[in-house]
Amino acid sequence: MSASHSSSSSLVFSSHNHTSSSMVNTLALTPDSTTSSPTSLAGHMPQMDGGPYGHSMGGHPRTTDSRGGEQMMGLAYLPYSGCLTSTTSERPAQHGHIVQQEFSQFLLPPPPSALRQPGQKRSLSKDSMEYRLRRERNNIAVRKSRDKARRRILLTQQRALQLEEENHRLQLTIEQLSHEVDTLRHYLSQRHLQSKVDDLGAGENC
Amino acid sequence: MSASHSSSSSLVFSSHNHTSSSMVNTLALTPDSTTSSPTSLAGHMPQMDGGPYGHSMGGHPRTTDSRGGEQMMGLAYLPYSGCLTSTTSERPAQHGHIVQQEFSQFLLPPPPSALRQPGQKRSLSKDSMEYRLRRERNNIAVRKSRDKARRRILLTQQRALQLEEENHRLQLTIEQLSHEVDTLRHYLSQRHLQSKVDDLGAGENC
DNA sequence: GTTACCTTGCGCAATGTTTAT
DNA sequence: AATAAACATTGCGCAAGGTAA
Repeated sequence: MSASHSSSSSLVFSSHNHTSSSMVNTLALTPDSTTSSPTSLAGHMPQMDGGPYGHSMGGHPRTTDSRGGEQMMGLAYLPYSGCLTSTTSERPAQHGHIVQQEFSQFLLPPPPSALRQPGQKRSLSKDSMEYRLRRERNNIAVRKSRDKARRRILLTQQRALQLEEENHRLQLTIEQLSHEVDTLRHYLSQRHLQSKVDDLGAGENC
Repeated sequence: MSASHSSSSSLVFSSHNHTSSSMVNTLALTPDSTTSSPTSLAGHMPQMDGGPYGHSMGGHPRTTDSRGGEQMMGLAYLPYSGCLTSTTSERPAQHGHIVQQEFSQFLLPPPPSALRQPGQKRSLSKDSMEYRLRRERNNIAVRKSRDKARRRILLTQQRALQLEEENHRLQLTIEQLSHEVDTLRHYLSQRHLQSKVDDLGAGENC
């Protein structure tokens, strides 16, 4: 639960810069400590949980823009808060989040011709509108993706808990049934003996 | 084992400072064991140079980040070794490892306000060594924390799968037992009738 | 080849928690 | 009990893949 994030980073158009180096590190995750379990599914879980995950059902979730994906609960990635018509319309800053960039006006109608001028195709200067647009879109995508991941994780946890509970119930049921079987068996064996005794008695009697 | 290789460089206040540009971290550290994975690595550097000055914001000259890519498999979030001189009374760095940071710019007499003066402890200029140290330590902590989180998630997923399996097994067991109970009951009822018949027969007989 | 979106690891900064002093 | 330093978490944006249309 963090709180307002009044980051001072400001970031008004490029400041951040931070030069992150990006050295891609390769997901290490040693088997080492903790659970020596098989871990066979290390990489990705093919299915598991499924949850909100696509798998389509008919079509690709994506279809240009997708966006129709999950829309339950409050999702707040979207740069605009509602009325997109007017110029400014930044995301409502869910948590303070002062960042607000004022290039917002560019977000909506991307004049095709304006983007990327003929001369500089592959440069993508950080000052370019194109760059800013890409960044902003990616930021939205990132927020969305993480939200999804969070939900998925939560779901998995809940599922695990549920399963644990059910497991417990099943165990109890099994105990009960086992006990019942024992009782019946015992009873039956008694009956069996009784019958024999009866038979014997009958034979003797007559 | 593990961990060992690599020099214990630690904050090499590098002389070669590329302040302007490219840090390309030449893949030091062989990924060696485990996880082939991505291999993406380096090739591109986040062109930081374009920006420091050009960008409005008066921005701080964005100290280049640099950093060697540490992090090999397992847990190895540990960068510098301990000789961080002066300034802060840092703990003698328990673990020393790679990472060479180049704080070149700090060597120069930074902005007058950079060094925190007795009066204002809370400044922490981005150029200060103190700042850099804090950041680096935090980065390590972050990597560690995320690694932990990843492991936890994975574990939860595995647990859920296991539980699901076990659940299935239990269900089968229950079915079996139920069936058995039914059979026994049926058998018993037959026996019961038989007994009655026997009793009747016996009564009639004598 | 191009474009748009999705994922993922990273560093930053704010915030939380633990641990010494 | 009060503090400060150290470490842990978390949301965020960036950049580098990856994938599909």
